[in-house]
Amino acid sequence: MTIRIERQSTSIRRRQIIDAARDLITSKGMESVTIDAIAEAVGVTEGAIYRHFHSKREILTILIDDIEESLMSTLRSAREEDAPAMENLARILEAHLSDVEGRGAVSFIIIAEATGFDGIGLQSRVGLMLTHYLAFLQEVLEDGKREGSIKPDVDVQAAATAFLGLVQSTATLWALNSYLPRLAERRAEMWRIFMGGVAATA
Amino acid sequence: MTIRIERQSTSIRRRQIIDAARDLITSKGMESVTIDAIAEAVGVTEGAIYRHFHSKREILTILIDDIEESLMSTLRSAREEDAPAMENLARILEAHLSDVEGRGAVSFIIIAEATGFDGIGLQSRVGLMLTHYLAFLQEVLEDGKREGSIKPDVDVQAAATAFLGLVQSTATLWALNSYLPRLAERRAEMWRIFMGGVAATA
DNA sequence: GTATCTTGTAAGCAAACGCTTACTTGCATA
DNA sequence: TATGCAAGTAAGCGTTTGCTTACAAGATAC
Repeated sequence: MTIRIERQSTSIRRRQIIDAARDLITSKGMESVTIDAIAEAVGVTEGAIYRHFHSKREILTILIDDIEESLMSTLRSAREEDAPAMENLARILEAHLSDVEGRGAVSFIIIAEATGFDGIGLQSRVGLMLTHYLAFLQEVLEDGKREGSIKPDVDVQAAATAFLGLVQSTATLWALNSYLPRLAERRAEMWRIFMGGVAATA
Repeated sequence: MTIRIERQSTSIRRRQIIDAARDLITSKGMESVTIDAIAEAVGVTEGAIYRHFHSKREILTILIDDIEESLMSTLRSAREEDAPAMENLARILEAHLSDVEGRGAVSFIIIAEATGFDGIGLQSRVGLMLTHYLAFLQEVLEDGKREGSIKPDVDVQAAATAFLGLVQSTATLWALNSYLPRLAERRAEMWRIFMGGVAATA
C-alpha cells in the first residue's frame, strides 16, 4: 500500500481551496465551511491548507473578491454600450438571476452571514461589494434618465436598492424552497413591476 | 457571603430566555447566541436554561414563533379594513421598516441565517414565516385589484416578492452600514417606485 | 414538620473548531 | 549529487460549544 502524495503548486492549491469553499457554501451552507471540510474536498490534510493561506478569514476574504469579480464581470457584459438603458436593466436582471441560479445563491448567503455579524470581519468587505453593485446600477439608471426613458424624478439610489431587493428576495425564497421552482420563471413579472415604477412612459 | 438564589417560575424564565436570545441577536449577532451567553443575560447558569428548554434549537424555534407573531400583528394592525389598498400597502411598508428599525433587523438576520443552512433546521420554519408574510401581502394586493387601484395584469405573487425585496434590501444595507443612516428616510422613494409598478393610474 | 416537586448550582464531558508543531518527502537547481 | 526550499502529513493544543450529571435548596401540600 503506497501512499501517493499529489504535490501541487501554491497557485493551483489556492484556486482549489477557494473553489472548495464556494462549493461548500452552496451545497451545505456557511456553517459547514470548516478548514477540515475544505481540506477533505481538496484532498489534503488541514495542515496543508495553512501552507497556502494563513487563516480561514483570508480564504473567505479572497472568496468574496472572487465572487464580486465574477458577478460584476457577468453584469458588466450584460450591459451593452449603445443599447437603451431599460433594455440593459432587463438584461442585467436576467444575468443576475441566472448567475444566482447557476452558481447557487453564494453571494446572498455571504451577504446574509455578514449581516448577522459574521465575527471575522467580513461585514465591511461585503458592504463594499454592495456599494460597487449599487454604483453600477445607478450608472445605468442615470443613462436612462439622460435618454428620457426613466422618469426624471426617480431617486436612482432608491431604484438601485429596489432592484437589488428584487434579486435578493427572489434568491431568498428560492433558497428556502430547496431551490425548487425554476427561479427564472418569475423574472418577467418582477421586471414589469420594477419597470412600471421607473419608466417614463407606459 | 450569602448566596442568593432567585427562583422564578418556568413561564417567567421561558420569556426571559427568548427575550435574551432576541437581544443577543440584535446586539451582537447570531453567532453570539450561545447557551452560556443567554444564561448570563438571564442571570442564571447554563444548567438552569435546560430546566426550561430542552435544546437550543427549541429556544430558536420559539423565538421565531415570537418574531413572526409580533411582526404579523404589527403589520395586520397597519392594515385598516375600509381603507384603500394602496394606502394600506404604504402603511404596511412603513410599519415593517419601523419594526426593523426598532427591533433591529432580527427577522432578517434569522432569515439570513436560515438561508445559509442553519444546521439546526430553522430553514423550513423560516420558509413558513415568509409564506405567511407573502400571503398577507397578496391579500392586500388582491383587494387593490378588486378596487381597481391595482392593474389587473399585475402578478400578485411577484408583487409581494418585490415588496419583500424592498424591505429586505433596505434592511441589509442598513445593517451593513452599522445601522447608521436613518432607515425610514428612503421609505418614500422606495414606495413611489413600487407604487408606480403596480398602480392602475399615475 | 416532613415529604415532594421544582428550580437552581458546579463541574465536567465529548465533539468540533481554528491553528500550530515536529517531522517527512518531492522537486528544482547549483 | 547534494542542498535547500516548497508542499505534505500526523498529532495535538487550547478553546468553545451544547448538553448532562450529582447534588443543594426554595416552595408547596399534606
